Amino acid sequence: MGIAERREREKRMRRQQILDAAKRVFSSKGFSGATVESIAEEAELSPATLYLYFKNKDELYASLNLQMLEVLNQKIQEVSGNQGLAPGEKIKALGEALYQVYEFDPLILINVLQFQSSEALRDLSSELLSEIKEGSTTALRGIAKIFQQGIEEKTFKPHNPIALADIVWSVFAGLVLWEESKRTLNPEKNFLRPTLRLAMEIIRKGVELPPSANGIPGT
Amino acid sequence: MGIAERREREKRMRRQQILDAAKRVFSSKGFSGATVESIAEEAELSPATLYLYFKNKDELYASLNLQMLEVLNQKIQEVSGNQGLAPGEKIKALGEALYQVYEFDPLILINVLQFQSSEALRDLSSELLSEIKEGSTTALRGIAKIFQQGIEEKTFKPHNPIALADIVWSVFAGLVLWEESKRTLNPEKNFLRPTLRLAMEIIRKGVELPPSANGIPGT
Amino acid sequence: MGIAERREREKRMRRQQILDAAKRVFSSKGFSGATVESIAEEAELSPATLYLYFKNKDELYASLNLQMLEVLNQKIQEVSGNQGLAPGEKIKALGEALYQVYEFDPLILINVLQFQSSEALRDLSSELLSEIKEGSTTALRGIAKIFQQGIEEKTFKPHNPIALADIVWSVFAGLVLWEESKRTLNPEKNFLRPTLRLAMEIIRKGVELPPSANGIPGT
Amino acid sequence: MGIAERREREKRMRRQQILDAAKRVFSSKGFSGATVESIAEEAELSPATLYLYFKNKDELYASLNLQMLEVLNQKIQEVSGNQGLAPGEKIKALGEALYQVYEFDPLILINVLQFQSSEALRDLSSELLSEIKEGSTTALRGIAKIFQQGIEEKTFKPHNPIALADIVWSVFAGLVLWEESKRTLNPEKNFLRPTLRLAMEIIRKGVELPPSANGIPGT
DNA sequence: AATGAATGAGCATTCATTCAT
DNA sequence: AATGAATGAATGCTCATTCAT
Repeated sequence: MGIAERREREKRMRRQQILDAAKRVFSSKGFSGATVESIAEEAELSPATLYLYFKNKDELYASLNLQMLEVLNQKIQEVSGNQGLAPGEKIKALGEALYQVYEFDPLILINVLQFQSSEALRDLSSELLSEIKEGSTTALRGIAKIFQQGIEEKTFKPHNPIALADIVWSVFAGLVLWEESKRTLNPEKNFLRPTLRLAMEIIRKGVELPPSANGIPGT
Repeated sequence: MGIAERREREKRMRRQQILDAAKRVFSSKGFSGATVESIAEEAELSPATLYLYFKNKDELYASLNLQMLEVLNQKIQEVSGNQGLAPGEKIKALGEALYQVYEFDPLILINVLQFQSSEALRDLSSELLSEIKEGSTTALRGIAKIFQQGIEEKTFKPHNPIALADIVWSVFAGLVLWEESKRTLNPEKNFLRPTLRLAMEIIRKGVELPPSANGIPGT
Repeated sequence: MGIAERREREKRMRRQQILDAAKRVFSSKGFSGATVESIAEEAELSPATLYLYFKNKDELYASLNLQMLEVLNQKIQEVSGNQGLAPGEKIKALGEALYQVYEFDPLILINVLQFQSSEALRDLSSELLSEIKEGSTTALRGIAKIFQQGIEEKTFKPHNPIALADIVWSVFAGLVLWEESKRTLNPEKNFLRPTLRLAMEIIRKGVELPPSANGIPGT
Repeated sequence: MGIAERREREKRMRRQQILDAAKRVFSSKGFSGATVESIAEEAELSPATLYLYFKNKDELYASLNLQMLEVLNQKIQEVSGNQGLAPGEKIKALGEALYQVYEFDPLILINVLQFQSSEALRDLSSELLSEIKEGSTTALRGIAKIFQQGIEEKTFKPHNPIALADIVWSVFAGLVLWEESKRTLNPEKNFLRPTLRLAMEIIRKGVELPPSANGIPGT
């Protein structure tokens, strides 16, 4: 009975071993630059073995994506669920959290963001697609919850929280990709952190209601 | 001399003819889906001829990119230079202008944004690269100028205008790509327009100084 | 001793179980379309297990072939040994018998005939090869015996009986494959049965001696 | 104006050059044994070039098939249209003609016959498929015409001429493949020629009406 | 200027087969 | 006896790019 368990564990480890190798290779060569063979080599396995664990190259990439989404969601949940912070402070903390995700593995995040907006998405098996969809939705909901809370507490203007989450997510993704692009066009120092911080600050200010002493709400 | 001129004009026309074909093909098939042959076919030319006008597929794509940047810059300039608008109104108008660029040719804009954040950028000839850089810089500067003006007029908080421009650009690119991605994951109605509008409104609110009754500035 | 026997019996059953599965899979997918894995799946066994019973895919296929040959030989023997029929009638009955073999499992017969005339034959182990050879020889001899009998009875012309058997066999195989091919090129109704019947009739007429002038009638 | 012609001619030569190489390679290695690369090598071209002239491996093989069908049809026409022969003699001559086709290039004929009865047929482009179909039909019709003539002349029994042609073709194909198979199982001297001759003789006898002195027809 | 023709260099994927357990 | 896991070895096909004409 321990045998089955061990088998199971080993299988999971193999899978992770492949994902790790894929992460390294995709990071350095991009999706199309990375050949299945090169990933297999990095994983010290044969290409055929990869196909025992992943249906094809796209799905391997998508699985990586999924893992990143999980990390992201965890971070978002941490912020969102932090009882000690006011909504306004959570917005700020969210910015820091997102930055940490970036800093943890910039290249793979970039790849993931590129993947999310690429043609490859179309050919995924519906199973994986719905998992990714679910992960994305969870992330969005987590962010939206922060705004929701602020709105309920009457410290934020009553905008659609999902739309606000879309904006936060977009500005994050946009800045990451833009930084990457800028770096290619014109290598310079990391501008992401301060800009992201500024963006979150502006968003916070933009949604906060002025502390109206007399109860008359702003626009 | 007239001959040389005609030659020159014809050459430019040929070039444009190819770019137009490329735009159509890239739009419908994406970068990797579009083969040089298919573009040539669309342009009613032979593949070899394309190489007389563009060094390779990447540079053809990049040139398309440049054209789009020009359209963009023009739009931005229009808004930025519109004397009749206050900075706060310009922010709003900028959002509309960006949306118009999207609406004019969504697919090619998406492609361009994807290209901007892709690996392909790396292998461009330095000449094109610097042209694109210049176009991007111009766009950024145009946006930044709006903020600059607001800051000088003391209606905007004194943030770094370039950083603000980065944020505007990022939120725009992010939303466009995110909309595209959302549509793949979960086809639904166009959410870009209202969300972009909201984003610009929030940014405006976020950077505007509160109308201080007594001249004492806020934070 | 009983144990060894049981073992033996079980082993034979397993083998047959695999052969049955293989028959189904080869029938529906053809030789190259059928993967070892798909056969194993059909047999509810692992691919590795198949290799305990058959040296490789070719030999598995060849064994199927052998079984078909056995069925065929039995049918031929029945006709050939039927004391109540005159040689001329046996030719006719042979045609019916061959058709029955076809009708019993057309697809597998087609596969077998294709296999018999394929490159795969070359790589068989000599043991199986000689078994197949023996089966074929037996079939041929069975058919030849009918002609032999007619010749001895002076109702058939004195042709080489083996050559006649080759002809019968070839026309059968040829018609079956040709029907299959015709069906692909131009789907139409089953023409095999009447044509095979006609072929056998013609062959019979072709080898029969004319009823000799001395009043002893032919069939 | 001569240029276009020369181009055309060169193109046809290239095509033939590839077909010739393919013939050699398919002959010696069979369809699946022959790789596109090996054919290209034999033709002293790159694999990619083959694809300029043939859509894929199947169609290259099919084109070979077509050429063989043409040769065959020509031979059949010669016999069929030979005014100096009586139908009975034509049957005999047809046997010799078919044998000549075999002798001209046994291996490729075998391949073609195998191809005709293989799974590959299914995936052909409809254009080629219909060409092959047409070639086959022509061959069949040519053979049938001989029988038709005999029937009209009242020297042959009134069987369906197409069915008779099917039989002739099948016995030919069957014998060729059977000889090949026999040779694999048991290398021996060429038995095809005498057996084919015998088969044709038997068929002739089988369809000929007995020279009824009194006009009373046989069965 | 234009192109027909050719190709080098890749690459994802399949599958029969093996072997430690 | 049975198999889960692994893989070596292939291979058909694509496509950006070149170059003689």
